[in-house]
Amino acid sequence: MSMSIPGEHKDAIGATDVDELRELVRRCGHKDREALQDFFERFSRDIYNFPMKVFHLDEDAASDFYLYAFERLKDGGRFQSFEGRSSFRTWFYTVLRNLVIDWMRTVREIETIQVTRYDDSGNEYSLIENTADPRSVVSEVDENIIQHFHQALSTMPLELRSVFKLSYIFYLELSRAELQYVAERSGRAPEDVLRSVARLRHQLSEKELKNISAEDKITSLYLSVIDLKNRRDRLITRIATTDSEASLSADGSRQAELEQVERSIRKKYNQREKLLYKKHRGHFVVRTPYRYVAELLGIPEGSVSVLMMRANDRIRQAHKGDTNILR
DNA sequence: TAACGCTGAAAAGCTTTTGC
DNA sequence: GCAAAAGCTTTTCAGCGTTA
Repeated sequence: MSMSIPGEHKDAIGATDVDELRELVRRCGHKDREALQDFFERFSRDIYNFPMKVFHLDEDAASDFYLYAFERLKDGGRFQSFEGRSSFRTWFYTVLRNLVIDWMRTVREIETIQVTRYDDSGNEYSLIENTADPRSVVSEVDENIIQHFHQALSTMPLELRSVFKLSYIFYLELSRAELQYVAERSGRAPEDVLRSVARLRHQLSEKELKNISAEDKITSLYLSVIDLKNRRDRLITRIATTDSEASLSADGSRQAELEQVERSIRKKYNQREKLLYKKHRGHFVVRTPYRYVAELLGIPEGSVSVLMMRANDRIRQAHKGDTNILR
């Protein structure tokens, strides 16, 4: 399969028929070489432009990313994740966003970690291709936490379990017994409770969208800071190597530009720190306000607070060290 | 110069604590 | 378990600076 040059197609996503696109993606998912070639011919410009438009990277970085994305997409595996529930544009930009993040991580590893390593048997291997993806290690830890969490939840009294699940109803499902309990407690029919839960989830999804947007902002700020630091280093080098009389006058404006870049770095760094602090505090978790839980159960908000404290205690005991399992 | 984004103060809303 | 008070967090909005 040959690789086309970015720039041959403009705005391919918007200009292509939806059904035709779905068929093309489906064929790519089945590793159809012709379809993959067609896909890259159509979307090469989108792939190339994406890191510049969204992450404000320069053209050199965009070229490097394009090669990386080509290597990652050419086997067709990623195309199988497109289920057609969202628009092609949404799916494609999500894939590209994740690839940019993967690529940035890879670039950092290349810069900071020895490239060649040896396994337990003494065999040499390449760091990027053969080591476990750090996220898969994290996933194993997450699996473990989730197991403890569900175990703790299943041993809780029905009342605690129901309050806890309603508080995190965006992520959790009520069992038949819990639904029955909520219905009896509030004096409503189970179907009525289910409708309220559906409405609540819809409201909470707005919050989730804001959370996703904030997560994206963290990544975007991080990449902007890297970009600005590179720019700062280039300016410092230029100022340091200035020696002629004519260049000395330009030095003043470079110094002013350098100060401006330094200010921008501090500003973006502080913004990112604030968002990370919020994330660390669990503000990116979609929790049902106690007011709604109290309304659903027909109990005071204070009681919801007390029950939630008890539920959290039980979960903390089940998995010592985790102050909030969903954080 | 308009649009956008950030900041800080005030108001509103939410959660926790306390006393019964 | 409840209600009220206290404390904390979030939202709103005006003013200001930055950017395209």
